[in-house]
Amino acid sequence: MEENYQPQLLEQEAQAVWKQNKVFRAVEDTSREKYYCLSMFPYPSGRLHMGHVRNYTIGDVISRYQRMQGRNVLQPMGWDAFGLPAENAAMQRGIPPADWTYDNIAYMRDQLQRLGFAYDWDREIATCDPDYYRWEQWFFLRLLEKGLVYRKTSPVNWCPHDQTVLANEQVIDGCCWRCDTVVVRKEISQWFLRITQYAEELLQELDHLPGWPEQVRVMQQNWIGRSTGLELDFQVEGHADPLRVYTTRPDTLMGVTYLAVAAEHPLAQSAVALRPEIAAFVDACKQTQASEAALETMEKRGVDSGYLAIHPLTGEQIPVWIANFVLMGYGTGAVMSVPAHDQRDWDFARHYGLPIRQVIFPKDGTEVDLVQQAYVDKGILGNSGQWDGLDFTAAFDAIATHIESMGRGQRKVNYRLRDWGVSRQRYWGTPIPVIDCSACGTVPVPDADLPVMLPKDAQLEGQGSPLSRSAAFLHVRCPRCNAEARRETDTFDTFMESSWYYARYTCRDNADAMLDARANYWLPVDHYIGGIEHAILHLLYARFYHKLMRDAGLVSSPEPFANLLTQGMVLKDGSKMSKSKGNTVDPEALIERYGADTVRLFMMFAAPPEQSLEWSDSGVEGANRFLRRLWRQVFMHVNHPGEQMGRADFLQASLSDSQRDLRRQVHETLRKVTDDFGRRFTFNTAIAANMELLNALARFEDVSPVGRALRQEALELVTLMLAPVVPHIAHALWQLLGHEGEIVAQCRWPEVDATALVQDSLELMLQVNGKLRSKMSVSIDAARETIEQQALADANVIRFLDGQPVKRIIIVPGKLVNIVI
RNA sequence: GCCGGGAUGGCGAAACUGGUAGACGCGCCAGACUCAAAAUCUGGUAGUAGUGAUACUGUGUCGGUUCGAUCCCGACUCCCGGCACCA
Repeated sequence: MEENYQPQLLEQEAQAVWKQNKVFRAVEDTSREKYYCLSMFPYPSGRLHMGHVRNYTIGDVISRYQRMQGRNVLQPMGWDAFGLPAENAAMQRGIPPADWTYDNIAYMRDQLQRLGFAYDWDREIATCDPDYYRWEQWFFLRLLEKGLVYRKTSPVNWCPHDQTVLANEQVIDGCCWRCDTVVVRKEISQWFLRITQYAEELLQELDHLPGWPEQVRVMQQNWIGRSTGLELDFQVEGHADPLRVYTTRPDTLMGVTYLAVAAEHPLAQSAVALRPEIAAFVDACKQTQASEAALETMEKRGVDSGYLAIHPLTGEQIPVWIANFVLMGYGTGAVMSVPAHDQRDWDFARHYGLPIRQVIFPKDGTEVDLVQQAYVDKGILGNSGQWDGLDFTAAFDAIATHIESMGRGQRKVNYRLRDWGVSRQRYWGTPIPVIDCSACGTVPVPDADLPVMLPKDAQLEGQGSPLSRSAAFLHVRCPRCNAEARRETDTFDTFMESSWYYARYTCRDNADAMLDARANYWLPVDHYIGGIEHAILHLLYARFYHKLMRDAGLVSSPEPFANLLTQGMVLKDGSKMSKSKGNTVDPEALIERYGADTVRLFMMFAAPPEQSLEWSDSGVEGANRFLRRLWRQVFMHVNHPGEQMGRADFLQASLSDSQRDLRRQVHETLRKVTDDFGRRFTFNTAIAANMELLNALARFEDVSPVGRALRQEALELVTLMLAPVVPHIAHALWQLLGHEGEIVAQCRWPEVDATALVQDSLELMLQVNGKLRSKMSVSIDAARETIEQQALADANVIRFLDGQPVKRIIIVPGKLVNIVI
């Protein structure tokens, strides 16, 4: 072994040993406790960035720690390989998307391997592999059979110049990113998954995920957006159908002064037929909804439809307006407006001179000024006839019951969550496995014909979906009637692939089924690690998919991820590292310069995993310095001239004070690090504790046989404790410390020796009136009286008591004495 | 606007259950080694006053609870993340 730390050499050696011995291959074994640790798989964009390195180091540390704890660990890796960048690269550089993607995968796989991550590479997945997406197609057809998918027309961003659909990120300031033409809204037929059917379960189950960050659960809750209200009908004069509205405030029903419907509402359409002059307004509303962002700044505007509705309780005539703030996609697309008690209704009423009628009054009897703004708090009813005096809950109940008994409506729970549109008018994705036949309609591709392969010859540029330009793909015989038919030419949203990949890792070699019994051995994922940016969409879709798979009998667990760790961003100069800001640091250059262990160590030391991490070049230097120091200490220890290697049997000998202190610190460090890795996931403090220990060890100059035995034990424990974070140097140090032929990655995590922790005296803080004034040492079993006497005898304490009478003495065992005067 | 999280030395951070504020690292200062530099090693490093022991101040701001508050409570300021016409 070399005297100086040479990471390049020893990292290669360690990786070769792991590979040769298949150390990280996961094999199902029901006799052992499993641990499935998963990091979110990357999009193969070309090279790893620092965010990847951080994410995967966290996952690797947890995996390696759990392996040392004796668990049967699965840690797989794969590629979220479909997506738009591959198509863009293809168009810009003339490389087929598949070639570009697989080249990137090869490069990034090599980068991951050089970082020494303990993956079972035998389970690697690329979602663009037909062996993967065939099961996605197969499962989609099962959902189709169950009625959990359906087709409906839905708007897309359309560039009239390029005659193509644009993804949201291809729309820049409302214009096409390539030709700068103003993007318009176009309705086309698309596939949807009925996630709303699972809204309630997805919401309820959040309460059973204690291992998820509160923040993520709240975000999902808000996204699902459950509300309880009342749906009720208003008769409309001169119109056959009643107008159904949804409200969460039935208690304000007597304060309704107008109704408002969306521009797309059937009643608005009828109004246009009767009154052509409002057509312009209605069309304008429909147009402006193309971009969601425009809604923010849009003023509340509307037009009187001319219809009059009848209030179901008072029989009063109420105007019906068409308003741009009413959404067709939520509730019934129509609302009852109570300007006195809803700020949005108030704004609208003020603008158009509509009446404002107060029906809710503050509980404390204070006056409300409705000239300034609406009164939106819940209160006591007034001006409401038989309901006067009721509070919100009683009024809600009484009025809802009344409307229900009249047969004019019923209580209704609504969700903000919408069904999941999965059609994309793109090439580089999973083909949707259906065929359109002019005679039979939509026909599923028979299972035997799966996978529907993505053709290699598609022209990416041109009109409509790229797949519609591949004649060989498009034209097909109808599986039912054998007539000429056309394939569906859209592909799936790439969130589809990432919604079930965690399950496929458990059995990716199964060519006959999507999942098998192995899925239930490994699932749920014990720890899932990834960016907070996936808090809503990916994590919600994956939870939904898991429930779909459960209901199809493919998995038995209700949820896919038992624990979730959302890692913070990697920042430089206070802002997120990104190509556009030009503040990125290339991990590869650092690995070449310092080795993988230094990069891993810095990442884990600089901040706790959930916090953002401020990049620091000198911090990386510091991490490297620590590893060099560690290396040298072990080297000096094992090459100490003229002394035999210390061995554990010396530990039984009675120890001097300094020897006992050192050994106590060693085992206290082990206790702390075990807790930091296993429970707290605060790797930074675990590393800091090892640094402290190494500092103490450097000061420990005892070269007696016992001293050397203690140093041997300490260095072995430091090596084991750091092995999850810096596995390569740990591998080499373990050999150096006399464990030739052993692989430290396969060693068991050490046990704390409780006898080493025993102390016979400890230091107590002495406070007077809560201020620290002195310290004293007392024996561990000192009686309260002894402690009090000793404290009162302390010179500095006497000075601050200043002869005044002692009121109270508070003793916190093992910590401090506070004398109150 | 609503929801969630945060604010601690020159910097990244620590203090886990209300009990020594600033562990550990970076940076900086001084010293050792060296012809010199780098590397390495040793010591110092919240602020103010003092040669010093030490004292006072100090965890975004103001107030409260407590023997004792970075931690709990109330009000506020700023920063970050998410959602946003959801009836």
